[in-house]
Amino acid sequence: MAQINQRENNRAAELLDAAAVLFAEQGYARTTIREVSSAAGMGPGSAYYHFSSKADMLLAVYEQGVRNVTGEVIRRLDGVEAPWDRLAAALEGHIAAVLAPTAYARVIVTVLPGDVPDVADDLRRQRDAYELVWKGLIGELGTAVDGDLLRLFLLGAANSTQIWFHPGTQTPTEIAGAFVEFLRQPLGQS
Amino acid sequence: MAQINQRENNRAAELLDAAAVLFAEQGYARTTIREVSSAAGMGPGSAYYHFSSKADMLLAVYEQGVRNVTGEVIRRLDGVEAPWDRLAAALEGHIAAVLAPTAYARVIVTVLPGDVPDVADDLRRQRDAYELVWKGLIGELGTAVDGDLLRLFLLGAANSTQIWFHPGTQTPTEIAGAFVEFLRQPLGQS
DNA sequence: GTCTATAAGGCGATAGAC
DNA sequence: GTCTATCGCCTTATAGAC
Repeated sequence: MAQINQRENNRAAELLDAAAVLFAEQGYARTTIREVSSAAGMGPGSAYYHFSSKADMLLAVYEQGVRNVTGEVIRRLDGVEAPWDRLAAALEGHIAAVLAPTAYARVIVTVLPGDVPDVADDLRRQRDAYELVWKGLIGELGTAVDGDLLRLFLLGAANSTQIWFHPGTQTPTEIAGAFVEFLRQPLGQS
Repeated sequence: MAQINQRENNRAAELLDAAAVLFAEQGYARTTIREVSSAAGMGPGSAYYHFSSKADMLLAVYEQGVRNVTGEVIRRLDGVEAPWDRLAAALEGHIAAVLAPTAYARVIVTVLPGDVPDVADDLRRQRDAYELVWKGLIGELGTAVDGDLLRLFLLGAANSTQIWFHPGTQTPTEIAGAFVEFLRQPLGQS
């Protein structure tokens, strides 16, 4: 789904790469099909051979973004057993995926379902599928606190890194480690 | 600044109220001057008597939003002395301002400076001024952790409430209380 | 101060040549 | 598969009547 044409030797991939970067940097509304096509080295109308509409293009980017961030997270969970270590590893994967300059996952944070009413339900379904991974991770912790609230708290903070992060200061790993420590150790009682 | 005409008995206020709601719900790009004017009971062109441009209207909403959220926070700090109690009170004010259905402060979260390049610097300056309050509150805690990271962590999570909050489940006060407890008490070591 | 009408430009999407 | 040209629509913003 999303793509209308999947034959080989076409340049749908270049279009998607360009769209991912532009959607992430400018948002959906301010990005034009003309920009995406031009960034992929094509004429203004050619994108419509590969995608039936602008929303369809976003859908394809979103699907790839969810695949990427899920992959990053799962990959880092391999062999890690202690629940808090697993949480830290997953958060590292999430933040890395969400900050990588060329990554599709950035779009999941930048473009919210409400921004594109036409396909809002589809986008929401993709986000929900990914959040299941996090429901599991939080559940493993066995804390007494509200797990849903803790998950939303942590992912909200993690996604906000995209707004203020500047390469060269901290690394995604350092940020993820600090965030988990904020939760794990008591910061004070006064 | 921002408004071009401040004489009394005009209806700039109605326009701003309508703009705040629409910008918060639809974002800047998808909201049209026609919608705002119509929501304020005016014809399509009449908004330009009060504001010189769409960006100028956003600027005025932003200014009011920063005033509102700052006011909510300061008001709740009155008489509270213990640093962690002050943090909890401030967070309650922030989240309440950011979730109130008709509040200007919602726009500060919904519309990011990068969304409107024309006035991005101005918007950023207003956000930075507000963050100074939080730098102070975090500093009062006297924790050993990175204060900037803790502030961004907490405000990132607080702002994300606007994405998932549904009235009727939790109250802003409950959410703020839970968030502060996540930081204050250790959640586990396993 | 608000109205209606319209100018000027950009957008998504399509058509048909190659 | 990609090109160029263009349709039709919607936008911000302006002009001039009232």
